[in-house]
Amino acid sequence: MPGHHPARSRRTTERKGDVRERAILDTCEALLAQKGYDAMTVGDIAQGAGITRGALYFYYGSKQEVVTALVARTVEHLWERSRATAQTDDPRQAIAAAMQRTVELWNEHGLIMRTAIDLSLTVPEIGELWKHTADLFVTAITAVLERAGIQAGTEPDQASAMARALCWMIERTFYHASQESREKLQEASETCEHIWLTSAGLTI
Amino acid sequence: MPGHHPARSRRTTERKGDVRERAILDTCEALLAQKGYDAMTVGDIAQGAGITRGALYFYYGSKQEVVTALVARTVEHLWERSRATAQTDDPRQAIAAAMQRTVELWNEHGLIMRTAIDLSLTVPEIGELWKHTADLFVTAITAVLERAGIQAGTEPDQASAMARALCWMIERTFYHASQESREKLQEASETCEHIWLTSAGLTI
DNA sequence: GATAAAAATCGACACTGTGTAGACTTTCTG
DNA sequence: CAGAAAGTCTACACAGTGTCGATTTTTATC
Repeated sequence: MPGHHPARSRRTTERKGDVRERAILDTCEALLAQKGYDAMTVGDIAQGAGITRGALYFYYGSKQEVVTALVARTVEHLWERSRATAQTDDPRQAIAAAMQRTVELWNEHGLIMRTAIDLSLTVPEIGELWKHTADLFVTAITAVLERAGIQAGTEPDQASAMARALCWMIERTFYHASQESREKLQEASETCEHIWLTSAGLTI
Repeated sequence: MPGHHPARSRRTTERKGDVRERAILDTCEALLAQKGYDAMTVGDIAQGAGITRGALYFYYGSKQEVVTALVARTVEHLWERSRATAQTDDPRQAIAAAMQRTVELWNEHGLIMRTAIDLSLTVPEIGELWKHTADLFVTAITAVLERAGIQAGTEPDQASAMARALCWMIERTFYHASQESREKLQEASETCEHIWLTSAGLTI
């Protein structure tokens, strides 16, 4: 978290280490795409970032910490975008907008989102990050369902529980589709939107 | 795959190795529950099965192979049960029956099913097994949707695509719920059932 | 029930990847 | 420009994996 002193930070010199840190995360992301988490070794990351393993351990305590930082970086991006979403009163529009945004997120960050999901079990910190992200979605979906007339509450046929199930549906469907192609992602989005609409009682 | 010779296998002596093989898989399952995949070492499994690492490698070539065999054993169980399910003409009944069966499967085999899902990425063989299992579900859901009057086809609002999304919804929802408790699993089931029903146009 | 082939087991070894330690060099800062 | 902080490196100790050849146990057969 840089930039602590709001006053007195004329240009914030940008340490050499900050550049390296970014290089490490960038390399990690590239390797994740190339060979996947398991095959990727700490040595690989260091080499890609132009340093030795020893030096890398100055920045991060382990491979898991590197990936956690990478996920955190991406996930913060998601949260920002989530906050900056325009609110609509018409549920149909809200749903369409949300799905559109979701497609964009998965197009841009699919790799990291899949990685986060995969490692949620293994790496508790990543699990927390993703859980928080999912909660944002669930909250948003719940709000839309309620505005569409679904009764609020946590019973199986009430908004909260339904939102959770719909969230998992979207997560998993996009997870798989994003491994295939942009077209599949678009199709997946339309299917999810359709199910969301009918669940909200907004049959066409 | 034992029992090749339908004729001439009076009692099928049951080699010592068959017992060991089972012991290995049983131990593996127990350890998976205790410490999880990553923390579980080949040495642990061997020790639990009462042999040394060296001996274990006589049976399985790697930790992944052991777990793959374990998943295969469980998944075959699922397929069997899947085949043995009574067919109903009433979609509502079919959905209720399917969800009931799914709850039972996750209650009994949740650990292994979660493991299979987690390792689908990493271990191609497990990925195949799980993909096949999911396909069975998708096919079944598709059939029910069509019988309920949803148009057949792969377009986003047609039976096949919807079935896939619903399948992922159920998978993910049960995945999470089965980590919590039987009660959560039951609630999750009811939520999924409700969404499935409305998606099929069977509003109450 | 003796015996030879097949099945099963073991301990030791080589290898790969991880994480740590201490010495050394570069970069800041007053 | 001197001392501190930040960054880097090489070497090492350690965990776990998978392989090999020697050895023992089981099993089938006469």
